[in-house]
Amino acid sequence: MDLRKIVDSGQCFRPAEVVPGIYRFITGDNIIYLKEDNSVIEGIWQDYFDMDRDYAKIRSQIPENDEYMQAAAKCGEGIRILRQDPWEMIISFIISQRKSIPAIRSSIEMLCESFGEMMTTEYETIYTFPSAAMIADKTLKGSGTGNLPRETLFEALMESKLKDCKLGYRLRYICDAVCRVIYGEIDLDSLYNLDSEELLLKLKEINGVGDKVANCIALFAYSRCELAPVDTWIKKVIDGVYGGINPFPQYGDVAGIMQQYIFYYALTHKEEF
DNA sequence: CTCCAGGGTTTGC
DNA sequence: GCAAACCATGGA
Repeated sequence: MDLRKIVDSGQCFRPAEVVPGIYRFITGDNIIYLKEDNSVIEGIWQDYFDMDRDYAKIRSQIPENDEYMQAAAKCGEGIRILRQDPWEMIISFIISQRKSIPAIRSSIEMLCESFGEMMTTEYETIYTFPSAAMIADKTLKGSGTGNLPRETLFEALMESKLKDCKLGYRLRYICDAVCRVIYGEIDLDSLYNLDSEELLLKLKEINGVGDKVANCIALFAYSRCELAPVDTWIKKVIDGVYGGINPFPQYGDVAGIMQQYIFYYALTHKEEF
């Protein structure tokens, strides 16, 4: 496992190197600080870091004729597909559209500081990623959603501190997502039971969630590793390297892992484009 | 100042 | 159906 590569691999936005050589990961109200030479990963983090999957074996099964994939996988050795929180992935990847990665991180941290729960550790003060209920409660200043009409909550959210999170035109998408969860129009826990096709359709009901964002949520939260989100970087590779033919479907149930290797490879070899 | 960012929705043909 | 216009705003 290579923590530096995972932090830089574009699948997560909050994990970071807090002091040289020490990396912080956070999910829900769980925080862990790891050194590069970590050895013990226990409890919920076993699942989070996808420890039960044999990535070396997966890399060894890449066909020899796919030289670009071979190179990308070698470069990305140590990357894992994190099993992250569905709500956090929905909000994070809605924010991600047409934003640079530093700008995405900045917006997400502002959202956490405004609506999350403060936690102090030996390294830092950090805020949890707020649930939909926490965002609604703080917006309504504790008066509760009760039998509040959806439209009223939506308008209140549009005027809340969310306005200060640099969300731009995505603000109304975030407000829609909060409303969907609060009013039970989507149940994120029950989505684990859907097959991938149904999962993508359900996710795309959310305003501002299209094909790419839905695929990212399905891959990074619901661990649908057969899905390979196609973004601008992947598109550049498909067109520039693979002659316009998407190479990922042939990788079957590990296509999403290959996508992550390619994404990291493209990001760290920008000069080749 | 200009350009572009891990896209999605709306509009026009 | 498909391509093009439009979207807000931080970084570079």
